[in-house]
Order: sequence, then C-alpha cells, then structure tokens
Amino acid sequence: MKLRDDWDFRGLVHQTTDDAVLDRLSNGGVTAYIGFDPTAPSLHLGNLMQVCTLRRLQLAGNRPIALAGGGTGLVGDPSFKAVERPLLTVEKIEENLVGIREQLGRFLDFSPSAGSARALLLNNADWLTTVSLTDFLRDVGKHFTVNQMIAKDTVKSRLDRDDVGLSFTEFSYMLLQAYDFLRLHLDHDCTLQLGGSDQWGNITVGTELVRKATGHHADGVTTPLLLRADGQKFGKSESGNENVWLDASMTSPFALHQFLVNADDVAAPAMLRFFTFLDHETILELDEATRTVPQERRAQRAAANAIVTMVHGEAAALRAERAGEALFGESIADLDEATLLEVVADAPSSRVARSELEHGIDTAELVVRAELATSLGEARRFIEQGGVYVNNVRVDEGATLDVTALLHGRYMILRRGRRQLHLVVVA
RNA sequence: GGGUCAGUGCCCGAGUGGCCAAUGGGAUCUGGCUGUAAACCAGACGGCUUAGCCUACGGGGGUUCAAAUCCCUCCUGGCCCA
Repeated sequence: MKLRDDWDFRGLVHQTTDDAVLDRLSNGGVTAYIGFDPTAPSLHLGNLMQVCTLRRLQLAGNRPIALAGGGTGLVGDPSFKAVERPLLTVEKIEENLVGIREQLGRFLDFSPSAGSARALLLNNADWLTTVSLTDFLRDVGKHFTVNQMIAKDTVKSRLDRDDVGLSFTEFSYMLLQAYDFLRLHLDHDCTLQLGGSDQWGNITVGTELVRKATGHHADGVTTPLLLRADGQKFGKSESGNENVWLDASMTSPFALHQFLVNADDVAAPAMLRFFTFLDHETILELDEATRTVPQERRAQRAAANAIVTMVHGEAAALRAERAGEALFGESIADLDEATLLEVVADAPSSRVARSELEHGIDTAELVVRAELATSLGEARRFIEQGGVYVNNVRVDEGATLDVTALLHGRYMILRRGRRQLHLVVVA
C-alpha cells in the first residue's frame, strides 16, 4: 500500500503546495517536520492527528521531525486566535517539554536502528533564542513585505477588529516559524512541513523563505480538522471546554476511552481514518456498522480501543473497556472484589476513616472530598439534580452515608453525572 | 507625549446611584428522551454555617444612608494625532 493511496483513502490531505509531494513521500527518504506547541506538560487529543501523521510518514520510510516550539512558544502563534495569549516562561516550557518528549516516544521510533528514518525531536529554542536580531532581519525579514504579511488570513481577522490589536510580537510569529523551516532545511535537509489546516499560512511563508534563501524547493501539506456533528472542532480546547490529554494522570485511560466511545456518528469514520492504523477493509466494515447498527457504536469502540492501546497500552485499553461495560451494564454491587477494583483502577481514589463512616458522613461533603465537586454548594446542587450516585444508585437529597453502603466491607464508588468516577476506600 | 473611547461573572455582552450576585446569548454541568450519540425538552451555573450572610462589575482612594453605576488617581487595551 502506497502512502499516497492510504492518505487518499483516509482523507488526510487538505491542501498541498505541490501534489507530487505525496509521490515523494510514498517512495520514502523525505525528511518532514511538524511543530508542537509546548503550552502544557502533555499532548492532547488535538495533537493526535499530527502525531499519527508523523508516524505514518515514518512507516513509509521517511524521517519525521517533531519540532517542539520552545522558542516560538515564547512568542505565541496568533493564527485565528481572538486575543493575544499569555506568554509562557522559559522554565515552564522546559518543564512541559519533558512530558511531551516522553509521549512522542510511544508513536515514533527514535532508536538508531530506524536508520535514515530515525525520528528526531528538536527544539526551536536552540536557534531562535540565539539568532541575532540583525541577522534575523537581514536574512529572513528582507524576503518578505509587510504588505503580504498583513494579507494573511491568520492575522487579517485580528487587524480587522476594533477592540483588540495585534502586537508586533505576534505579527512576527510567522517569520519565526518560517525560519524554523529554513534551519531544518539547511541542517537536516528537511523539505516538507505538515500541520493542521490552520497552519497553512505559516507553512507557505516557510516554503517561500526556503526558496528565496536557498533556491531550493520545499513543500507544505495540511491535514483537515476533525469535526463534530455540529461542525465544531473535535477534542480541541479553544476556550477551556474539552481538555483530553494523553497523560494518564491528567486524563485517565478510562476517561480517554469514554470520550472516544462517546464520539458522535459523524466523527466516528474520521476518527478511524485519522487516529488509527486499522486497515481499509476493517474501516469500511465499521463504517457500514455505523450506518446499519449505529446504536452498537462499533466504530467508536474500535477507535477507542485502538487509540487507548496506542497511548496507554493494551492492558489499559482492556481495563477501560471493561470498566465502561460494568458501569453502563451490570450492577456494580454484584461484582466480585477483584473485578470491582479492576473497573475503578483508573479512577481517582481517596481514603476515609472507618470511625468517621460509622458516625455517618454527609454525602455532599464526601462528594467534595472526592473532588467531584468544587464546593459544598455545587455538591448539593448535583445531588438535588439527581446527578450523584453511590455504587451506581442515585442518592437522595440530604442522605447520609455510613458503613452499610460499603461493598466488600471497604469500598464505595461515587459517581457524578454519567461518568465521573471516584473510589472511596475505608482505611 | 496629546486627544478620545473602553475594561462587567468561563466567553460575548446588557446595566449608567437603591428593585443587582447583576437581563440576554454562547460554553459548561445535571436530569429527561435515546444508542454511554446528535437533535430536542427541563433545570443549574460566585461562595457559605443557604428564608440569611459574605465576596464580586480592571486596582486603589473618595462622595453618599446607599455605587457596577458619580468624583480622583493609577494600571491595561483600542483608535486618532505628535
């Protein structure tokens, strides 16, 4: 299977500077890069597309470069952002890179045995923080006119607004990213940059710089966005809504699995294509299943299992799936101790003293202690609205919990809403 | 530096001395219906020792019985001028 055919099938290509680049990738031997923002100590679901893209490249015999934006992160990409983002400190970025580095290793082969396709992880802080201002203005800035820069869609929207402006810092961003491409081209013979469709503007500035500065041809490819049924971006946090992380301590494997299982029918086919490495036949079968028996959510389950396996390993994926089945199927109270613990293995847990429980604890208070609510008032509200369950049974208002609620003499499973779990263990 | 407009809860945005924990929309959350979906419907959405109290409308100070609303000052931002 040629990479080109696979990518066509999956719909992975949104725009290209030159269609022939897909043939070059199919033949292998190309060095290509994608940038990642080190804004958090972990990659999130929104990064998964690009991580998978790098992996696909590598599997086809190309060398993938993951470029951490340690330098650009100091500036902040304004592309399609409504307002300027807070700048990150050097220390914070360094800290974040530690986690991201580790996560990339689960998808890409960084070992020497990969030969010419060996993946690289670079940090643009290495050159962006040391290049001199005058060199930068002479070698990079002179290739671009402000006229063309302000015509970019990525900054246009900001220039058109009359309540916020665009700082020079942000405006310069595209040149920094272009400089990255030039550096990677000169130092690593990198000839292609990929990215999400929102990166098109920045990418083309890069290919242009490479051409103007070296006379060499360079390419750009963007991938489509994964959309939900309502047309919104999927799994991406523009204003702090969905934050699904690849780090198990930030988003448990169970939560990640649940998030994916819950994807709507419109997103399911795209998830299989973008985020998994399942073969075409399997994907087509799952598409068919979504059409004929959507209620079985086969595509969602398959995607969830594949993705959680890739991110957290097979055992975690299995646990997550069984936990889901137990939670939405059988009665939790009937599970034997080992199975019960298995189900809640990934859920956060807390301890409570037996003596305290013997006196009885107000449910709302326990909900707060379990961090299923941020305040007593909120906890009471959840209970009032019927959103709190103990051992899968809805709790009444004003109820007190005591030892009779314990499973196997020492466990209590608190749940808020559909799937926020918490295990209470009696110490 | 000068002029001018603006800064309200997660976001947008009403409110321009008391009836304001602050209209409305979005987001989010909970419940209902369902397929652990979408759409739709209902409710919630600062905190607390919850018929009450406390904290909040950029920061600080002031006027007043009473301020998100008036005054002073500082900070931040937009636009125009230098």
